[in-house]
Amino acid sequence: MAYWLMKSEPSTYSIDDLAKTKQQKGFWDGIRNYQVRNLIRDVMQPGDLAFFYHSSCKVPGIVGIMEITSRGKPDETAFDPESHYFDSKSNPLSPRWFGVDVKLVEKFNDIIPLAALRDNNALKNMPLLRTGNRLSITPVTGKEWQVIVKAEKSPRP
DNA sequence: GCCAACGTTGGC
DNA sequence: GCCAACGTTGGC
Repeated sequence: MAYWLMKSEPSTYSIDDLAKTKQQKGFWDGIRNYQVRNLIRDVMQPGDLAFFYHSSCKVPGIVGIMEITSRGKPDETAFDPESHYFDSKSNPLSPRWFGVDVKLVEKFNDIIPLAALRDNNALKNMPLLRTGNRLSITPVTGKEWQVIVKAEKSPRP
């Protein structure tokens, strides 16, 4: 079982959007980067856990935990000319883009801001913190996962 | 295959 | 709004 960090702009899709769905389930779509596509299609497994990260917003940071509940499946937004994510080079017979089913496990009471992650020496190797990192899904080590979960549980100023 | 131009991401 | 850092595109 693996750990991940998955970014989303809250103005597009936030943890509250996921939380308010009926069974707190959703499909993580819109991935249009080959490296991330390969992770989704070939590496992610049901049962993996992922941090939900809000990017491009006032306070970027980790806002909760999701479980991956499916293997990679074709991203049907790529087939829809009306969709912002439409890609004419993808089609149902040969899908180019994939997504996964996700389920909300926990929404944190407080965001763990990016700045707090940067301040934590135990997290300094996270790809998320590397300058120029543009991958919307990155792996998280077991140790990093524990450190972050522990940080969420302990009281903060 | 090279590489310049362009587009996107995302923090600040 | 700025800008760094990348990814993608397309001419050659």
